[in-house]
Amino acid sequence: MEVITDNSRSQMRKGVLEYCILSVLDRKESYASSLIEELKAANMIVVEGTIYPLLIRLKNQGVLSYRWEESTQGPPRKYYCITDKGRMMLLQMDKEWNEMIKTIETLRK
Amino acid sequence: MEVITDNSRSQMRKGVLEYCILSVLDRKESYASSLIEELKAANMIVVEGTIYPLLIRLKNQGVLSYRWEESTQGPPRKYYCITDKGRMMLLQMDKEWNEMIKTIETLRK
DNA sequence: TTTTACTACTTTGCGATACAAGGTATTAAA
DNA sequence: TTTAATACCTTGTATCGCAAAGTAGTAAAA
Repeated sequence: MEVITDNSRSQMRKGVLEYCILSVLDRKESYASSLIEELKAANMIVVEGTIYPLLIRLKNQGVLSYRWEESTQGPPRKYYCITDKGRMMLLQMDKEWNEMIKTIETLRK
Repeated sequence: MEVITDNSRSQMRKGVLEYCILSVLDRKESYASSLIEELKAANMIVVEGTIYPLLIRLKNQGVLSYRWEESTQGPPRKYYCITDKGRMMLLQMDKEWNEMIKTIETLRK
């Protein structure tokens, strides 16, 4: 996993947003505006200016792919779905996240 | 807690380092080089170029204070300790952290 | 038919963080 | 007096999250 091994720890520090997005997309594909709503429902606020560049970044890394789909109302949507590489990354992130929780528990006893 | 209310959520996303540092200093005062070692022992790698500006920032926010102390071997040390304001911030961070864990659990079910 | 409203995707510029790398200064031992 | 060890500090760079503004497709109202 050269995508994540080197800097996954520092990435995790900077934000769990990637982790959240991959988690949602691991269950079902979605498009940006919908993703924003799903994350908001889970109490993780994210705005357009954050999520669009992030989705593009993840797509360029090969952890996401997308396809256009017509909408019955409004412009076409870019549906993102997780790739095999993305699923592997997600498993790695699970590990990192659980380690982070343990680290905090250790420090905050 | 005007220090954190506005952007604590986004801060938490960016890094749990502040949380870790306050957690350590909540148990006992410490100086930068020692803090780095304590954090490393808990699996949270941090380097000088990160921690010095961060400690100064926290001190300027009034959540930490420091005093100089002579060392038996080497130059004097800047011992940081948490303030009342810092302890309140730490309690708020506990809350944010626990909410973050719940959020992730929700998304990653 | 033109305007308005809504939805959706994109880009730009800013502030803040983490870090690599290099610098300053004190103490003690070789 | 040079070297090693310890400790604090600063500079420059990359990247993230976000506010704000822009582009564009669709449909309903005027």
